[in-house]
Amino acid sequence: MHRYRTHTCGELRAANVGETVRLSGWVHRVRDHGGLLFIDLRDHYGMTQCVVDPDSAAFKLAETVRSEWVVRIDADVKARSAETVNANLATGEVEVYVRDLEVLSAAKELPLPVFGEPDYPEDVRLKYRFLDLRRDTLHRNIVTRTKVIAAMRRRMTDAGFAEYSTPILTASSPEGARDFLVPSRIHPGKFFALPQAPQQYKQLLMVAGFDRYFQIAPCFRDEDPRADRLPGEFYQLDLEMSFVTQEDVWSTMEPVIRGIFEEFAAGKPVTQDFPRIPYDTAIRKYGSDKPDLRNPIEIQAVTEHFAGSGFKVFARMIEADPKTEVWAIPAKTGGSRAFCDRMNAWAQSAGQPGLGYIFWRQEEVPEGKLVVRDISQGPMDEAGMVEEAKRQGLHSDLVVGAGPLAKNIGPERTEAIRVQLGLGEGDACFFVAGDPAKFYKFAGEARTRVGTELNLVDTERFALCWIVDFPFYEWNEDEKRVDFAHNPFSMPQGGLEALNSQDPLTIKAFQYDMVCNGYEIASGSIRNQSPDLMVKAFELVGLTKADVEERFGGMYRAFQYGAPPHGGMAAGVDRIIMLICGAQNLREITLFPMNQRAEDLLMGAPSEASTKQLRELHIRLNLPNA
RNA sequence: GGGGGUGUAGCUCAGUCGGUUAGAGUGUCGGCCUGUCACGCCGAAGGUCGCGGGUUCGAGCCCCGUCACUCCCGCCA
Repeated sequence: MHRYRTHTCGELRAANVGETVRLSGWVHRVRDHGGLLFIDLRDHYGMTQCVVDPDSAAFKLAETVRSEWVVRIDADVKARSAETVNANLATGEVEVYVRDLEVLSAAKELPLPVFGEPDYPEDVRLKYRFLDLRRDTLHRNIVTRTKVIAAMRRRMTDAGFAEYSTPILTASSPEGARDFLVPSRIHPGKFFALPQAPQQYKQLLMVAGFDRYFQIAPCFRDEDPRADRLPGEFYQLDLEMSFVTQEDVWSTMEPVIRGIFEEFAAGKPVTQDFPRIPYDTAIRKYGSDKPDLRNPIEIQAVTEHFAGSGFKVFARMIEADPKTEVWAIPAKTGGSRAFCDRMNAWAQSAGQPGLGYIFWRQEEVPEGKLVVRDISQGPMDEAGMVEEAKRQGLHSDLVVGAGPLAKNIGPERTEAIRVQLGLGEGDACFFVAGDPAKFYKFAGEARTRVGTELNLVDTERFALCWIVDFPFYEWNEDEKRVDFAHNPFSMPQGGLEALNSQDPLTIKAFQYDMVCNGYEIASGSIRNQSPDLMVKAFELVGLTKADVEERFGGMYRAFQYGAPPHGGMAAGVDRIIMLICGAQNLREITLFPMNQRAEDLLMGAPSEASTKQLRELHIRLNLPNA
């Protein structure tokens, strides 16, 4: 018999009844009935109920075991009686009668219970990550993560891609994030940088003629974390292809990503044909370049209904600035004053002056004017009052707009808005006005909030799309100059001609994102592999040919020796897994994450370096004053 | 760098208007219990109310500072 086990804790079935087995695992929970003792024994594979009765030689020892002790048992497999079968357990048809028990490792009182799934403080969970990882949800998430990554490799390989490893110790790259630096011992005063992404390497692979590269690539960025952004390091499904247009990238990757979602979505519907939404359209319809398409709300411009209207705040803005637009966020079923006021209060808490609204309802019975003659029938209900009011010509079946805004612009304009948006009784609509470039983000947040609060969002599906035609440049307000909107690697639409003749801010890039349920899950582009085009593109942001040579180094050189047109993208592995697992937080799908302050509380990283280490690296500390 | 939230028993939390000895569940320890699967019953131990200062006759509660955790903004293609 094997030293530790003949079966796993998730393995035994009715067919094993009669066998003598050896199991090892963690004590999940003990139920001590005095004369009879139950131990739920758990390992990676599952759980088995162990029974110890007082006749067993192991009984005395069994009474002492506690949660999370590691034990080995020898036991006889017996069928459970019909009443005691546990349908919630894969092994629930059987139980094992313990004849021998060995404590392999006892456990101190736990700082973090493994049993149950309540919320525990992040710092305790991270410090005792090995306990946290035993807990069912996290354990399963990690297993799912591993399977998703395996599926990515399989699907990419099937699509003709090959995985190439690229260096971890590399040079600082011209991408926007702060680099992690590693000092060089051999070259005093010089530093390696950890790659923010293998961007330049994968492009060099294309120049080197490899075609169809992919990698589950670790990426390092020294930026502050968010719930959907891990501090320090994260993984991308990184890929690059030669001799392709952006259509080729989309048609290659759409089935891969869709397939992964379908494989792990547990029956939730997944978008079949990803809509391709131009960036400008996404901003206007959803107020975001990563719209949650599960939310049915589409924003519409209603500027003309407010131009010259009695709502002076908007009317004056429209008159004063031709860029002014009024956007309407329709809110089906949101037609109550309570909801509209709640949205208004939210807008104010978000730093906005307020959120104008109209809501539509049945015309009200005018107070005081209605004369109810026949009171012999007792008090009249509301419907009865409406009937009576209609009879007296005081009421119609009209749906009318309510709220201060509706009063200001009058019934005709209110009705025109209602018709344009297709709203009816019980619906509402919110309005934001100004320069869309400045308020679109807020409009998008309002859209999300309305959709969420009114339960208009179908949370039980994965809604994917491409956002395409991103702007190549954007206006940098701080430095009063044109800047690259995404990265300098992408190809401007229209090529050299566009760079020479067009207003830079109107140039689009062959640059695209993939979006799922409101999260950007991938980003890519067709690259600019022409040295002349690169120099010109950099000139427009105020950089010289020398800057290009310095910042791109090897890649700029490579492009002068026969570079194939190429493009690709990188998908956020962590975010995709988070969506698949339904986790609210990247730490729920990551084995050993760092905390919000980029510390590893389990391993104690970062830590101080010894004087000897620093001396070897020719580094002297210059610490901030305490 | 800025803003919000949280911090009370090993863990999850309650604690009223500032007023007696700070409570509950769970875990731990002890006792009882032969069919539980969140077993049940009885009992006990367990507290720097994050830390420091202040106001007050009196502070878990109010004020100031500070630390930790977290969420957001900046930042991040």
